[in-house]
Amino acid sequence: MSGQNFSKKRQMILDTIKSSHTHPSAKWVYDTLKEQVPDLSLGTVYRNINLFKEQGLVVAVANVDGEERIDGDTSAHAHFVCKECGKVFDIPEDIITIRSESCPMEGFSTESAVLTYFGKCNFCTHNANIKEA
Amino acid sequence: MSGQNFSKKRQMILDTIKSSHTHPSAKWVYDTLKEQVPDLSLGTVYRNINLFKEQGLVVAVANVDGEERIDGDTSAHAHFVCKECGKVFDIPEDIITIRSESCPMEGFSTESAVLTYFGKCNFCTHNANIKEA
DNA sequence: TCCAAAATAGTAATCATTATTGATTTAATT
DNA sequence: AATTAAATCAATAATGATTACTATTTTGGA
Repeated sequence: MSGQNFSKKRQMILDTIKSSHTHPSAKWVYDTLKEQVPDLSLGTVYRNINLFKEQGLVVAVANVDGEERIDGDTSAHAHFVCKECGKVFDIPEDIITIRSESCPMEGFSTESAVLTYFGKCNFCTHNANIKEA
Repeated sequence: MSGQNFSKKRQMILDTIKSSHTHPSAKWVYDTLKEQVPDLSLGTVYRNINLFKEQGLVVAVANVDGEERIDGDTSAHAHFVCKECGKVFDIPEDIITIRSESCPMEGFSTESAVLTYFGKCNFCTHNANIKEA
């Protein structure tokens, strides 16, 4: 009908990102979709993720072990990256928010802001305690 | 005298980082020092930067065009990354600060926090206006 | 159905970062 | 100054994420 629909694969890539709560890497999206779509190409995933980023449908939230991790939830919220297990956690906005959505420096125009904490998550902290006990 | 001094090259790498206000990449540090130290190796720069990060002497503040950018100023402050020219700017702490230094989620232990804005810097904004005029 | 443009698969290339290894430097001790 | 073990390094190769390329396929409209 209208010309603005995404191609089948493009839509599936976006859906996979939006429905995942894992803050996936391109590779994860590829591996996950590959089961349903055996002829999917990794390059296609990268190309579409870059497109989604330009269109603001997806944001890059962190770089973990050399892999970029993205989020299909573009609402303003912070993240926690566990250096132990590599998981990325959402930090609910009612717990912590970015103080200002735009940088107040004169003449600078802000498009996005990223607030990320690094450390050890509750699970990995707990595991470490067990090992030491 | 004491055993805790850095080797000559290690110290020079740290000095180059600390005295630069460019939020340099490993490659920039290498290219800059290479003039004074012709037998410097890029691997040595990477190895020492990783060491400095572990020791908390240096922090990774952003990934620009696939290159990690570091800061020798480890005091808590935010950064602005210009998507146009790739420069990384310090945002003075009296203008904006991270709301909370540690993530308040239960059981999570925070080691560091990074707040980064992305957009167009004043110089690039100005240049764009000139071109359009 | 037919066509032109957009999108894709598959593969090769790029490029930042890390690993390896043998030589050199350091630091502490005689 | 000489000795020696450990730390450090240069040079190079390897790794791995991302991008580029090209021939083929899909898409959406006439």
